[in-house]
Amino acid sequence: MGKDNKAETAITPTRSLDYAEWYQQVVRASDLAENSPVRGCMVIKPWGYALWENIRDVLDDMFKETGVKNAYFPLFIPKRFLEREAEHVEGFAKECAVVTHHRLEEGPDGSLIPAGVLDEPLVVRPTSETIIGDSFSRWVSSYRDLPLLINQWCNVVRWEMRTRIFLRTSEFLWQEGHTAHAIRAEAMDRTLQMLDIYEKLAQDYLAVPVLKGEKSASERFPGAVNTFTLEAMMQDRKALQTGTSHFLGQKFARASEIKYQSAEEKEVYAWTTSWGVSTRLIGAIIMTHADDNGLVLPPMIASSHVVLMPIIRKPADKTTVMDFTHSLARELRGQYYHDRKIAVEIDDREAHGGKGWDWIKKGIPVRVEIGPRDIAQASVFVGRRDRGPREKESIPRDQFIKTIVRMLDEIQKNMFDRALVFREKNTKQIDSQEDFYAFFTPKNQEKPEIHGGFALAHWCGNETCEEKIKTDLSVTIRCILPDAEEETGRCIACGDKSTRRVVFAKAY
RNA sequence: CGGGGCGUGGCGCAGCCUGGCAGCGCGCCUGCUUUGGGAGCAGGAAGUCGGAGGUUCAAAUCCUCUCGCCCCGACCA
Repeated sequence: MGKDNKAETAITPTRSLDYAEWYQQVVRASDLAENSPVRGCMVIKPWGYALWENIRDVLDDMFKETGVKNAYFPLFIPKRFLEREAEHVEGFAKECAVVTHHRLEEGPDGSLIPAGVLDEPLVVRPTSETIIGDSFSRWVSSYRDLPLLINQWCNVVRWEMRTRIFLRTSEFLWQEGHTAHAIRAEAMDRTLQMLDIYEKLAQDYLAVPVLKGEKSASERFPGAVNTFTLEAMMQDRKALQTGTSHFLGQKFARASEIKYQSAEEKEVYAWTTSWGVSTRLIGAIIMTHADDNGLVLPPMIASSHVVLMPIIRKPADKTTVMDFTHSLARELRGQYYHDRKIAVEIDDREAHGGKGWDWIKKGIPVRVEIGPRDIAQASVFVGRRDRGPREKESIPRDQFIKTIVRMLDEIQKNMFDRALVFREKNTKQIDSQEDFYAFFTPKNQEKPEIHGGFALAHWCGNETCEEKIKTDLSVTIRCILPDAEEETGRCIACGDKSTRRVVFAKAY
């Protein structure tokens, strides 16, 4: 096949042709992860895990700056712990994996059979409020023990009916922060403070613009008093929840007996919070930035920043080209891109032009081709992932080294700006029910095209209206914006008086 | 869990209707030729056709069951 017949895009199908399939192909082509033999679970490959490590490092620093300490709690939670908070049970019971045995014995046909029955079944943590609460109940006895600010990095298991790599897997990696406070307002401040940290992570590091707001009652975390959320718009215009922070009031404190003696010598319950982000963020990066040529990584958390691709025309050139390449790598690696050393890959495979596409698909921010001609004029040939695959330019070597940090910053900014423009273009104020329904109804029912977006519409606050919209259109309230202007209008569902708009969208 | 679609070398697919040697493109390996960019030629490795059972002289193909993936629905942090 001649190169003229090659597909125009590195990923097939394209986003507009089949978004769900495109997503899977990007995950595969970029070498981030793969499905595992275990239903609903994923294997995160090095290129993908590096993203998680970078996200983790950034967040971990930000947490610690606010006084949070890391700890680790068990994977297994006694069933009775989970039973302590009624709403919590209701929310999670259906998706719990339960360990009932502790030993395997060889059966008659040689296969292994679970043998020792546990006295009390153990639940594989779907979240750790209850078991951390148990510890907190012992750690807190005086108001002087508060606030207690704890985080853990771990995996959790939620037995999902429908899974999607990175977006909803049965097992995923996350961090869960848990705090206990003597004063209600302080707990609420902490809840919002952590949401701000997530917002900073999403916008400044992942280049994912987010809306920050509160969940309606029906979308709340099971057992929470208030749930706050970050909502991002993916390229199919659906919303993805990219982080949550919960004000738990005293509900979990009562369930777990987290109480202490106040300065007034009274026995009182603590106020608690919990907050988390997960490997789902990687899904958000993919669906916000990736294009029909594959992944596009924001430099701030990219698995690696630059790939150097030596082009060796004649065996005689090899030493010169490789020396040039290694010295360039050395100088780049000696620099910092914000708090991280610039990470450089050297790809010296003999693959002609083909390897350039491999790196485009993997989403590396900057590709550098180094051939004898470049070396002769002390320059490098540079391609950026925020531009077209063939839009490459020759840059003097010294200038490249001097400006690499600025170039990465530019890419980072372009990615954020592009995503923001996309969200704004697909966010509409909608006032009539007719327009609202039209907005969320695909023209082709058989094979729905990408449609809809975020609708800013009035809601009276009534749950039955929320329910009706959900039943009719699969559209939910993503969040209630705290800083939304007071504005008189009519509820999009029932027409009753409303004082504010909320964000409606289809969601993952 | 309900409805629909799909499982054939690493990836993408044809073959199935009408049973008869398991194929194609990309990728991979070897050699030669190339070399400013998804290289060309030649050779090669790799598949118990998702799994189990059945029908048949013969099953990727027909039948039954089962597992997985995708879409829609239900549900969901």
